[in-house]
Formats: sequence, C-alpha cells, structure tokens
Amino acid sequence: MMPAHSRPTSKDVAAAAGVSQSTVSMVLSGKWPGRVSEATAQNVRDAAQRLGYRPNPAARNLRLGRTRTIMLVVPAITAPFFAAVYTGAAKVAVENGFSLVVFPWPLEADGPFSGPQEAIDGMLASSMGENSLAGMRRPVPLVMVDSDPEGPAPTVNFDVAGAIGDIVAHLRGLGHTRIGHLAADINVWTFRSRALRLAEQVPELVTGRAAISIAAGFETALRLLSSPDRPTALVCDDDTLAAGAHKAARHLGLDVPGDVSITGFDDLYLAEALELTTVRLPAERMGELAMAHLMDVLEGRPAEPALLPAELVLRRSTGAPGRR
Amino acid sequence: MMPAHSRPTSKDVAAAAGVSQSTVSMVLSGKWPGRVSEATAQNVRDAAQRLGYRPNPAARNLRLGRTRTIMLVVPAITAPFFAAVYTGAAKVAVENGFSLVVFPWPLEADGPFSGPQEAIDGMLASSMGENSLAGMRRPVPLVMVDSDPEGPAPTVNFDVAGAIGDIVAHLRGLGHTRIGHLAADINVWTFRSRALRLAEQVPELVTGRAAISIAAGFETALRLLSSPDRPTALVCDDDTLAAGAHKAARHLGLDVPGDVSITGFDDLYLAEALELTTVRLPAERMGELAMAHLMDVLEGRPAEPALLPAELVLRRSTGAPGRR
DNA sequence: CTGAAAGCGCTTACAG
DNA sequence: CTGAAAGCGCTTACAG
Repeated sequence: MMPAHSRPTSKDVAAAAGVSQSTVSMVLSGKWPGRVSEATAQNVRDAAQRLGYRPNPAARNLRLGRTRTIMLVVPAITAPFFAAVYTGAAKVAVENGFSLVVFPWPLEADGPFSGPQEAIDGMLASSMGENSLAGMRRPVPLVMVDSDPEGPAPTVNFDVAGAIGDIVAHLRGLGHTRIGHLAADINVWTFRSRALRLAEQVPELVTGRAAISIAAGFETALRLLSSPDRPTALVCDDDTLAAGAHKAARHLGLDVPGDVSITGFDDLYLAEALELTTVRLPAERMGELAMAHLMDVLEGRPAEPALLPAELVLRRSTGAPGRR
Repeated sequence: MMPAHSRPTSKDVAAAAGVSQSTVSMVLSGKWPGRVSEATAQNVRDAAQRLGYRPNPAARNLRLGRTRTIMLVVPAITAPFFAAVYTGAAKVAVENGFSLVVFPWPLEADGPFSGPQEAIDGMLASSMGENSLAGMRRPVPLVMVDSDPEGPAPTVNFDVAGAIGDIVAHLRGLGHTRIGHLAADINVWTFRSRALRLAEQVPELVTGRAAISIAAGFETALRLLSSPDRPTALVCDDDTLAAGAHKAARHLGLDVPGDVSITGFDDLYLAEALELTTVRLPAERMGELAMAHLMDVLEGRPAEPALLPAELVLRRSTGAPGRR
C-alpha cells in the first residue's frame, strides 16, 4: 500500500503487478527481452501506467553514479545566439531525461577552464578557446558548437566557408571592388575562420578590429570609412558590429547602401530593425544537434560532426556601389 | 581506503578523521553545536578539506526527498528580458547549490499550467496568466517576476507606475499633448498595468494593439500615425514594437523625433542601435532577487515582495513636437 | 523466466 | 558527546 500523498515507487508497481521489483526495473528499462515473458512485461507496463509511476531520478543517479546533468559552457546566455543554442539543447536534453545547467565562461577568459567538472555527465561548449579546453581535468564527454572541427571534440558548426562565399558572391555581383572586414576582436575559431575565408577570396581586404558592441563597431567603422580609398562594402562579423557600422556611416553622411554596403552575422532583431543584409545562423538547430550528438556519445553510439547551412538574408543594407 | 579514481565519500572523511559517518554529517551540515565537541568538529572539517570532500547530491536528494532543482517558467529564453532574468536567477541558484531548469510556457498558452511539478523544489515564473497559475496541482513554493502583486505568490517587480510616470513627465515636459500607446496585444499583468497607468495620466490617450514583433508594430503604428490628428508621441510597450513604430514613421516620411517621438521598454541592443528613448528594465537583478526570495521561502524565512526602480534612458527618439 | 539481496552515499532517529 | 543502524528508491549481479 503506498502512502496517500507521495509518488509511487517501483515497489508499488511491483506489488500492483504481482511481480518483484527487479522485474519492474528490467521491463521499464527496456532490457527485458529474453529475460521476462511478454505477458509479464505488459502487466508491469500497465501497472506503471495506471499508478502514474515515474522513476525517482535521485535514486537512479545514486545507483548508477551518474547525474543526468549536462553542462552548457557559453560566454553569456543573454546573447541571443547562445540563448538560442541553449533552447535547442535544452529541448533535446529534456526529451532524454537530462537536465541542462549553464556555466558562463567569458570569451576573455583564455586560461584553463576551471568550472565544476564533477557531478556532470557531459559538456556542451561554444566559443571556447584552445587554452581553456586544456583545462579539462578528466575526459568528460564533450561536444562543441561553432568551434574548430580539427579540435579535440566532435563539432556542430554552420558552414562558415559557404556563408562567407555567399556574402562575397553577393557583393561582387553588385559590383563591389573594395571590401572591408569589420572583425570581432576575439581570438576564437569562428572569427579566425571567417577572417581566413574572407582573406582567401578578397585580395584587397582591409580589416578593422572591434570588441562586439555597437559602440566599438562605431569607432572602428568610423576609422575604416574615413580613409581616402574607403571600402564600398563592410563585412561585419556580427549584427551588433554591423549596427555600429551603420551608425558610423550615418555619422559620416554616407548613404547605406548607396555609399557603403553593410552585412552582418546572426540575424538579430537588430538586423530586422536596421534592415541589414545578414547571415542567419541556425543557432537553435545547432543546439539541438549538438545535444543529440552528446546523447550519442554518452550511449556509445557513433556521432558524425555536423555542418549546417546558413542562409544569407538580403535586406536594404546592401546594393550597388556609387549609386548616389 | 578510498578507490583511486572516485570522489571521497563521507565514509572516507570519517575514517580520516577517526570518527563515525554520523558525526561527519552533523558537522558538515552545521547542526553540530551542542552535539559534537569543537575539537572533533575541527578535526572533521580538516579531513574533509584535505580529501576535497564534496557531498554527493544524488544521495542527499534521495535521503531528503528533495531535488534541489528550481524550475523557471518563461515564455522563451531567447527573449533578452527572460535570458537576463535566467542569468540572475541561475547565479543565485548555483550559489545555493540548486540547479535551475527552464520550462518554456508560451504567452499564448492561457490554459492551466501543465508542466512537470514533481521533482522540483520550487518555481520561478514570469508573465504567467491567472488561468495558467490555476493549473498548479500541489502548492509548490513559487515566486513570480513582473507579475500581479495582488496575485497568489510573492512578486519581484520593477516599478511600472514610476516608469510610466517618468515617460509621461518626459513627454509632457517636451510639450507633447497628443500621446498614443502602442500596446502589446497580450493579456498579462505587466502590460495591463502599463496601459492602466498610462490611461490614468493621459486623458487623450489613443491605443493600438500589436503582437510583439517589428512587423506587427509597424502595421499598427502605421495606422495610428495615419489618422488626421495623429499622436505626436508614441509610448510603446516594448523596444521591438518601438522599432516597428520607428520604421512606420520613416515609411510615412515622418521625422523622429521632429514629427513623432517614440519610447520603448527593455533597452535591448535594438534601442541602442536606433537611439531609442526607453525604460531600462533591471531584468538580471529581478532574476537574482526572485531566486533569493525563493531560497528564503524554501528555508521558511520571511520574504518581502520587492519593487525595483527602472531607469528612463534618454536618447534621440524623443524631442519637442512640431520641431520641423 | 523470476525473485531475494546487496549496495550506491547520505541523514536522522535511537541508543548509550 | 559519539556511534551503529536503518532506510530513501533504484539497478544489477547472483541464485534458482
């Protein structure tokens, strides 16, 4: 007989089904075929259903020495990209009975990672530098998002080379011959990779660096756009930087896109409001896939690195150069 | 002797300190005074320190019938306001040894709440309607953010009346006599409350409703600004709506702020990019305070409802009417 | 094909 | 002031 106001346990299910606790466990964990008869199994499932049985995670964790907890390491959950990664990852985690905790690890923290590594079963990381990764004490299962595919862990990335190729093709198609790069001043793979691809395809590239903020983007863009042979198009590593560039153009009395075209990355609300041409990153999908991969790794299933396409969204911030 | 590669347990600490497991537990949980001698206590603490002992949460949870898990119920973690609430709440949760899981509950879901209510020790909710709250099956400790202070749970709010008062004073000071309200078309307390306060202070108020998106804000603002005696200032419930209004003004050839002033709520990147006058909401601080309150409730400590000031940030989207 | 028993690591009555 | 023991709810050898 189970107490009035508490949840049923596997013992209650066993009593209701007229079998032992072990049998309940076997059946409900799906390891019964060949060990329990079909009739008994059905019996157990019915009883569990009827009582509304749900296994106690604390007991299972204690027994198995696992926590069913995944840690997501991102610079800041308030950045929309990482919030979207979180959303996708949390969805898949919950579906698999895992919980997801966020550990903030600022981009600037380039030293060895020093977050808690006990009490978690696996880790999802985004935008983590090599030096930080070196801080991992024990080999905790790890999947990385938007990170070096040559690195130590499987990755889920968007197609950086493809996205840069699309931007350059778009700008070249409009007739641009002087392209500038407003680069994020952060030493992580994704930005290094964007710079590399861009340099490969744009021999005349001029580059300015800025921290990721509207104010910093504004300052650096001001400088880039004040030079005598100023670029006619500015490829920005981020919508926030693009917003800064947009403001700088207005400040200099330059028309967008008549005098200067501007592109961003992310597709934030910002991009919609300023009508920025930008690369829409599949952040939520990356989170989902990364967590699915981690689940595969934890189950010992093979996991292939994933590469998702990113769509170039055309808006009013790009056009033919010298239009006015 | 503890195994080479596993974490030390309270048994190991007991052995190292030459006492029993019970004594270790007493000391480390801080319930020892009057039951264990100071010398023994110090001895235990030293041993725990030396071995790097950290209690196994699964075992503690199983024993105590708790989960040390808090559920945060918000419409979407991708919205910067809720992401910031999460950040603040998670910080305080971690400091207290709790983990925080997010359960998405869309604003449109006006029916009784049907998320998991077992396996959590407490709940933090934001922007949840009365009908949803009615779905709570058992009296799980609850603290609400940005919600009706007359409601069933303690709240942590920003000062809506004060913020609306600041906006109106600012606009009146500039000389505006026809003020419009671009209202969020969502039936939750915070927006009802903003509308109410605004109506109290602005007799001539005209109101248009829109879903929270740039596109919907654009459409509704277009309508409001096309009327013969159009408002000279538009108070928007949200920066996203304000961005839509900004776009609508540009579309109609109206100067901002010369022909129409615009204010928002939140202070998103968007607001900085468009140079919007807006109310900066203390979202992260609200998350921190709400979680601290929940910790108080769980410990049986008294918890006062909190009301935080919100700052009106003046930018270029507001000015004297009829300037051009 | 099924069950009885042990044990994961903690906390707390209970005994002394 | 301190310890031995029970038990939270699971899973998994082991026995039959």
